[in-house]
Amino acid sequence: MPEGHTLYRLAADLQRAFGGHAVVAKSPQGRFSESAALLDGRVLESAESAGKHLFLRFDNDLILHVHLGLIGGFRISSAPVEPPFGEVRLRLVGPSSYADLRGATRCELISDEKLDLVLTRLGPDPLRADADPDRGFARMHRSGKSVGALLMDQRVLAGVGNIFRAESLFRARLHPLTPGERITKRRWNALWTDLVALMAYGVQTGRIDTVRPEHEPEAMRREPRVDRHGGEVYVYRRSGQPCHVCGSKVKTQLLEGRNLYWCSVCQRRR
DNA sequence: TCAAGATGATCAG
DNA sequence: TGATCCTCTTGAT
Repeated sequence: MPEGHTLYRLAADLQRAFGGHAVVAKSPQGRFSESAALLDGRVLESAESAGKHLFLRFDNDLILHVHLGLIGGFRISSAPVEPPFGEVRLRLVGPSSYADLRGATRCELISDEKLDLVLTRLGPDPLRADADPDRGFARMHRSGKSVGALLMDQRVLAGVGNIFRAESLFRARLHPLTPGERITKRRWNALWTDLVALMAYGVQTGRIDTVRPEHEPEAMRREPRVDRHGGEVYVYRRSGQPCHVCGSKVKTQLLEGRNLYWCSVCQRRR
């Protein structure tokens, strides 16, 4: 259940575990058997992420494209190799470890042309040094949809999911239903800069921590606020609980099928 | 033991 | 906008 920083870490972990080695590729579940056969015995040349997409390039010019979706997982384990349990779509076995892919929304072999097509459709990724935030602003600024909906749109920002959306909007004190066309360049730049920092921290730690001592005055520190995803957050999944800053109840609402969280006092509508 | 929900995206209408 | 796909965890019974 990843956001962009998780995919970034996963790509690095896969590169470390399998990069430069021939892998054994199987589909214990059977749904990916034909494609797995094309990868079996091939050398993994590189593993990279873009937004929430993962790309593994092999020495036969095939690229494995994976999108974990809401529920997918790609778990790397150390040898010895255990028998697969549950629904393992793809298993890669390397010299000293193996990785099991489950529940992915997308798992396919693609060419360089298709790779370019996927990348073209993505907005700027805050984790990539070559990202151009102005492209995201252009999409945001000409849309009447809410900033809450637009932050989840991967054509606007690649890699941002429900947690980063809720937390970055809280930290910017922006109401999630503010129309995108009313987001100024200055506000957009502040949002972008914050997401770059938050997601880079997520890459380092593997957690989404939005409440950190260096971000908030000592007086605001109270009891630990760890969500079950493993990080400290202000509003995500805290509906009905008091806001850590002002004490009013955190609100929630379904927006385009996803839960939205915000504090109506700290994030007033303008 | 079982149903609901979840860090997501796509497609049809 | 709603239905659908995918798997696992959590919480209710």
